[in-house]
Amino acid sequence: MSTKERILETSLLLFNEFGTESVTVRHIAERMHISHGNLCYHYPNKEALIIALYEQLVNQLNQKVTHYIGKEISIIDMQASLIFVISLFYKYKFLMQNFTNIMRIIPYIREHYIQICIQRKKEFQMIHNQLIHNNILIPEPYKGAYDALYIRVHMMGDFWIPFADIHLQGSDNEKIQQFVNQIFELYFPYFTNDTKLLFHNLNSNNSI
Amino acid sequence: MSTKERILETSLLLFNEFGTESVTVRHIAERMHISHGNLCYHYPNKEALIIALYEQLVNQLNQKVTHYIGKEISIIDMQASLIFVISLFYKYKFLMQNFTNIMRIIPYIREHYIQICIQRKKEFQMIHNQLIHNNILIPEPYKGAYDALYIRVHMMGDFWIPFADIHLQGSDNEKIQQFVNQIFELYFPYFTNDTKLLFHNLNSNNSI
DNA sequence: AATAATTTAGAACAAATGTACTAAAATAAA
DNA sequence: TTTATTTTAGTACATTTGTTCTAAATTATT
Repeated sequence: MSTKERILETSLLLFNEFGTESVTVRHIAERMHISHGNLCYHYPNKEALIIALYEQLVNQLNQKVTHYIGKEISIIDMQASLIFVISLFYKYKFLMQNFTNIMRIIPYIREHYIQICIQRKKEFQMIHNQLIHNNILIPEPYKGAYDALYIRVHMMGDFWIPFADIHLQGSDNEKIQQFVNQIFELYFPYFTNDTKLLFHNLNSNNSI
Repeated sequence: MSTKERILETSLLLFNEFGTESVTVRHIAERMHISHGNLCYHYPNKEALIIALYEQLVNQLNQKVTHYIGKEISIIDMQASLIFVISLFYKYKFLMQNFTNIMRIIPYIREHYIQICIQRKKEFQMIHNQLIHNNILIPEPYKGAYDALYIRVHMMGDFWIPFADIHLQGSDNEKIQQFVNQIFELYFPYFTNDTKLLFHNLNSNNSI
């Protein structure tokens, strides 16, 4: 593995453990047993490291999204996709923990993230429409209901990790499972009766 | 107003505008046209300022909570109380924006906040029980349903401000209104039919 | 093998920041 | 009015951090 790759790897490790504020380029270099001059040769500063890690995450997310495009989506798919996304978020935990700060400090990430969100919202609208069409979700009970639902889902996605870190116990995997359950609880009132039944059977199998 | 009070006031202003990381004791002193030596005479460092402001917020919250203790709570009360709390959170916006960081950096706040949350959870459980008893909420549909609901409400409360800041437009007041709506949407599936009707009438009056 | 390019270590410097200290000024108490 | 206390301004110092630079070492190329 190249020095450049090792730098990112070590940065991710330290950022996740101690947060971006406490960790400096010198700490990272020290941990790797290289000089910080060397580190700055590859990445001029901490900001560059954060951006590089952010781009890693975004790339991995995009691969998954394009994978789903145009396909029919079931409840099982949704569940798998939720687990994939939240697991990835856990891998880049520090980004989620410091999200608002990073957004404020690094304009590139702020603008890029806002762009991504616009796109993500459209994708969700498409998925919702498809699920309504396939009788998995009920038609919109009032205008804007699914937009409001999406806000809740979106919030849960972005802030679950810092919340769980503070308030919940157990392993990361248990927290991921709880996250998936919570998202489904958000969707539950919008499930058709058939879906509710299906979902109920699914859950009673899983829980034992 | 004493210097000590003016310091807190100015700190709050600058923290809210630029975030706790960017603002230093020197900036605050400069803005107030006093020496930073003077500022450090009253509050030795930035951490002390953050703690003092945190305590201001907690005190104001506690006053409201004790106000409600032992009383019967209606939907209207809930709405009023939600608006009060979220408005207070908006006043101390910087605390909510940097929450996870502040929790990590300042042990006093971390431990104190965790204590508060235990208490807050119990209060909510009592309120839920009362609302079930008064036929406003349905009985728990499955074991842990209201605990899970409370997690969603809690998350929404703690992270609405950073979320709205990034993704929503409009004035703070509009965002506060949206917050209240979102919380009620979380509760809606647990309303009794009577409450749903009442809630519906309430909303159709408000919206015009 | 000789040369060029890349990578690395380490030093050096500037700026920012927290903290402590001193002496003057203002205020309160006697 | 005198004395004590509190408040204020300003300075000074250590530490941290980002950033740049140089020269040595390593690797790749010819």
